Amino acid sequence: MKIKKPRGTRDFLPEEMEKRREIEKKMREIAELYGYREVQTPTFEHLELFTLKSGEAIVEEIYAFKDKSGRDLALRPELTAPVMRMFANECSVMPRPLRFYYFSNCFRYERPQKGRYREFWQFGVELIGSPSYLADAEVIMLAYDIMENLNLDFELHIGHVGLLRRLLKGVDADKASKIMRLIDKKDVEGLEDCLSTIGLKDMEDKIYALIDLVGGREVIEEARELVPDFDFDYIDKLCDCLDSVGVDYKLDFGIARGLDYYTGVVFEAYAEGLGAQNQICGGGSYRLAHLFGVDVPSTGFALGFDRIAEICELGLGRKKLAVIVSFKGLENEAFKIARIVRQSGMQVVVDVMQRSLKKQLSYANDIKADFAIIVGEEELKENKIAIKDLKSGEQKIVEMKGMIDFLRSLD
RNA sequence: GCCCGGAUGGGGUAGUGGUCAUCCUCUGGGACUGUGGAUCCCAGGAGCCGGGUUCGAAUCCCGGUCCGGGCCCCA
Repeated sequence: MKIKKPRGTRDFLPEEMEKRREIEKKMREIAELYGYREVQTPTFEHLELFTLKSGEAIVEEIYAFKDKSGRDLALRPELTAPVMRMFANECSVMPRPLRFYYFSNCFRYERPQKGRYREFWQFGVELIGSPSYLADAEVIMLAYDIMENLNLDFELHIGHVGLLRRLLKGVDADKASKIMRLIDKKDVEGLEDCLSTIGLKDMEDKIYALIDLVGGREVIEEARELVPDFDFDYIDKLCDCLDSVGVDYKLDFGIARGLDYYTGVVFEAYAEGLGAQNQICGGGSYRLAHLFGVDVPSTGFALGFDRIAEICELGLGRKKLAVIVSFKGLENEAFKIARIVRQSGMQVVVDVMQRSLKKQLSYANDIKADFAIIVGEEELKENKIAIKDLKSGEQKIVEMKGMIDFLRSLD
């Protein structure tokens, strides 16, 4: 019986891999242009790292296991907690702010569907150490730049969990957290039930009004009326900044991001063509490091790499590919010439099946080679080589010495 | 964990409770021994797994697995 891949995992064939690497390269380049530097954390961590951050319930949704010494471990379900753990462990005295980026696979034990896998990749950044709106602005700008550069058709929504928290300030933490989750899900029915059982009837209208506030900067005024004792200065300045650099966004005070550790600005980006899983980016400012003994304000985001790869249209710049076609007995010559051509940066494939000339050319055609370099006895005697342009079908015999220049002249 | 729909060579498919399972593509070889894309010929390779009904199951039934869509969840 054949062995299949585990549920929710994928194989990537060369074509797809090339595309993914291209996208990854763009993301890295842009993050590095902003001065972010790559970090990597272990594929598995102590389970406690994740339960500390998200509660015991998440054990159900992650790959958790015991190792041979009985340690409770888990495959990382995300990267913010590991990066903050790393920061607390070994970076807490480095000059601030710190700018980190990461690109790694993560694992979640969930029901797979379109855009959701059990092994998936996240590209993200964390800007650690600044409490200023400028930190939020930079991180949002960076996320925006990446998505723009990948020609994605997306909508960026920016909110602030402070407003909702202010409205809910009298409510005890458990219930507030539950309400935030319902808001995040846009579950109006559940919200109604929850609010009426808690006895927050009077607050309902305000909450509904607030989470419906989506639009341009004018919604700040409306929000001010709903939550008069909130300081909107921070949001104002952030908007000024983003406007001044041309970031296109919508304010959306209904973004709650379910999680307790987000403290201020939160943002998400959505794209079409992904079914139910349309979110391609999520982020915001948070406090998490205190769980590991260092209290420091941070802000960051993560991009859903697989979802982006699914909808991203990128023209790939491919290198030229040459195939060395050789006659029986000249295989060693073929390898020798291949090495020379490779030094010029061209991709070169050599026949390793000792097939007929015809088959070799046919194979060259199948793998979409640009040129065939034909190694024959007659030409070799005169220190020459035949080069065939597989697109036009033209063939020329050139001096071995001039081979590289000739190949370059062909395109 | 829940609901719906699927599963036939590597990929895409046809079909019927009853010989050796259809076709396309693909892969290898040949026609054609120093020149690709075309054509033709030969070869290779399959009914998800387990159970049940039946004289007989790829086909009908049940369970599981995996895939797709939706829910739950979404760090």
